[in-house]
Amino acid sequence: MNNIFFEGNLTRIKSAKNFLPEQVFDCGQCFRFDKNERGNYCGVARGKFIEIEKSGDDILLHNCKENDFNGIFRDFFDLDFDYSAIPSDFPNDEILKKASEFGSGIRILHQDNWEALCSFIISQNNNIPRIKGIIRNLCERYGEPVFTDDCGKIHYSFPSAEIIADAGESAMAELRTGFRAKYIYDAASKVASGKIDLNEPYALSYADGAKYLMEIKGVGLKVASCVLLFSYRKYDSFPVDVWVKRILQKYYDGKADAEYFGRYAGLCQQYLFYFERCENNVFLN
DNA sequence: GGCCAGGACCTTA
DNA sequence: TAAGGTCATGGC
Repeated sequence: MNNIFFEGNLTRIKSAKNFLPEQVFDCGQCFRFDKNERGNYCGVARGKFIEIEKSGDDILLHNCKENDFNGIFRDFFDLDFDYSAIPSDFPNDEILKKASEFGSGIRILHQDNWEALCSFIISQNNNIPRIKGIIRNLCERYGEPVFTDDCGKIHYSFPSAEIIADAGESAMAELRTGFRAKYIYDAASKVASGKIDLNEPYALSYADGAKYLMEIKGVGLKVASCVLLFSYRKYDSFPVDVWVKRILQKYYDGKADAEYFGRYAGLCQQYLFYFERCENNVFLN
């Protein structure tokens, strides 16, 4: 990648391809980035605050020095992966072609393992605005302040598994997580104690990685698949939620599955998910 | 007031 | 193995 320029506290991605902030952050893969008063998305990833601006064909990463970019955000934004070449590997069908063109600015983030695990446990039988609210409260209550923006708003880190395990199940219930409180606590305990090693799934296949994560209470195939796709970058991971079920019924007569979509099934899934939600006027945030 | 949300678990047959 | 009920919460 030779289109990166460092200008002090700013990193410029010149003529960025396949990178639309609103698609990246509003396609349902992460819950911690919101638009600020300038219309730029901002949030904390891996303990570091960043603001993303689209400026013409360029993407500007504010508060991102060269070492931040090389240490975190190059990987976080999956910038070494050429998304334009992927659809040629997709099965050749009309809806997928349409959806992948519509969502061509989507990139799959490489989010922190624990944050993704915890977030998608919270996501179950829940809607996106409320998921974001719960996670915001969780971070404000148990995370560390990492950045104060020019509006005086404080941005917090995502609390570690140890901190959540120490806080206890009842503390999670106080955040209005409902029946998920015991699941969050079980995940935090297992990760904090080392019973679950979140580095493990990197070396495993999608199926084995899912099996491993499903040892945690409250983690089923859908949650595990989201974690493997959005934080382990397993592109063949294929999360099936209520939307994807509807999509498979509506456009594929219920006959398509992960195998049909192939080694980039997760990307297919994400393009279809985003497309169908926009078609139905579901506004995120 | 009932339905739904990026589900998982438990019981029943 | 499959189907159906249950679990908290809040927006609509």
